[in-house]
Amino acid sequence: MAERSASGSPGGSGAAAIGFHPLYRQVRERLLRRLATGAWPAGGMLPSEPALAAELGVSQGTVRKALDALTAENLLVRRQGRGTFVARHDERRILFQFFRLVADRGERQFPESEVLVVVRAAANRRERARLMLSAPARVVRIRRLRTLGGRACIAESISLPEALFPGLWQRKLPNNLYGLYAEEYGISIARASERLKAVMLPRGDAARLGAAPGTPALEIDRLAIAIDGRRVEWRLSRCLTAHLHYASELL
Amino acid sequence: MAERSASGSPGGSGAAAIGFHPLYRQVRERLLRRLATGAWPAGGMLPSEPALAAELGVSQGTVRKALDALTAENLLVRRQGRGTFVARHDERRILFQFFRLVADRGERQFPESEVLVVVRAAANRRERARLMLSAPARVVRIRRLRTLGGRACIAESISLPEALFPGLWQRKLPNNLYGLYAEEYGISIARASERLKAVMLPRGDAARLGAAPGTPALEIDRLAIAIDGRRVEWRLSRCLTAHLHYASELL
DNA sequence: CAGTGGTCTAGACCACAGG
DNA sequence: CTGTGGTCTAGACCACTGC
Repeated sequence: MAERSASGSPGGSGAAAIGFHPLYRQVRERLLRRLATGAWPAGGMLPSEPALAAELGVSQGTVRKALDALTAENLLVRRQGRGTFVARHDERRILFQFFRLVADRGERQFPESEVLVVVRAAANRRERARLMLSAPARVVRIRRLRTLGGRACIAESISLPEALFPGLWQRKLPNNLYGLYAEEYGISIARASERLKAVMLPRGDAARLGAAPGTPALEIDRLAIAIDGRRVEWRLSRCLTAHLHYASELL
Repeated sequence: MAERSASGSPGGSGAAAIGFHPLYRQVRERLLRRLATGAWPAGGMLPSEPALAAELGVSQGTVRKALDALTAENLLVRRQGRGTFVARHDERRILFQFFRLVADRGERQFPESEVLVVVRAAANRRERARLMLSAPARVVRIRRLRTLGGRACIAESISLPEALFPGLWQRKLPNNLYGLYAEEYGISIARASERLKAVMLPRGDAARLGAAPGTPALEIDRLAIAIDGRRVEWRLSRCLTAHLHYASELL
């Protein structure tokens, strides 16, 4: 990086014009782009800090700041004495980053899943809005029933843009879908935003969960965003919270 | 800090025995202790980085790492060109750190509050468990009704250890309680953990909120923790989510 | 042992705020 | 203009891992 691509040059020459992008931010973005294109395999090891520094023409400290930022975003994992690795969507990560339902008494635990149906269809209005799809787009819909500690407690409906996941509809679906997206389609979910409401359990879900219709249920509306910012998955879950709760830490 | 208080001494002498505590961590803890004892007033400015470094006998870079850590924990606020300040519990901070209910359409907004009753009583079993109180402890209980965009949508019950808040029960209570705790009792809420469930709205809350009993409500059970780790407040809120949702970002 | 990330230091210069 | 935090560099040494 002998030439600063734009603006910002503490310790160097050049002049800042508008908006200051520090060097470590530029390094972060370069590494992020490489990550998004799958330059390193999931779980693979990145070059060492001195190697990256030499390659990018930047000091090791600057590389470190960029790597630390990506680590804070859960995209990398650093282990002293071992190296820096591409974060994987294993159950441990999912459990801590994406799954917030916990049994009232007992350990944090990953749920089992039973796929009920998989269909392809034209995206409806709500799917188009949530996934930012244009009118003629098609989606894959998955219905699942999820079990925690032997109790069926989550009825889940998942919508995916079919264009991003060709052939998904005829696959055998694993319990951990984010792992599948990463391994088979090169799509890495980086973050998600959820909206929670309390609703009356609709008839269909009530039957599936073996509960009375009208039982209060926690409705979780989740939009999952890929590492490159694309909206990848919309998920609507209805949860019986008699023996569960949704844990949220306000730090 | 000519003498390292214990263990860990990269770049120095001494030997690590068990458990390594880096220098910047020790600095963080010293500053944290000073913060907890109110050495600097809320909103006040800390000494500059070079000043702190000289005082603690540590390099500026090490002080910086400690200050950055405390900033990441929302205990400090740093502003380039101005200085480093003790974070205040103003409505802006509360809104972003502690209040997650958002109108489905419309801006993020701080709710209005109407205090219904304030009573003193012996802590019941649930309060003792949540607040870690021993059997004869007493609490102050507050009941509030909260309004968002003109709609009453939250019925709230708050329990506080009376020992921590003498005379609170006869005070006029502001909308922003955390600000009161900090200003009047020197107790700074640093973080909170919430457990969410979907429940049927009980008769009492239903009447207060003008809703039918049995309406589904989002129940938020929040425990607030002070900067020194004490459990300070237990809050149980029941929310009508017809036009609201609880927003949760999974980063 | 060699290689990795983690800590600490010292110094230079930049961006920003306010007098 | 001065003082603040923010960035960048270079180099030394420490802690951890695995051969």
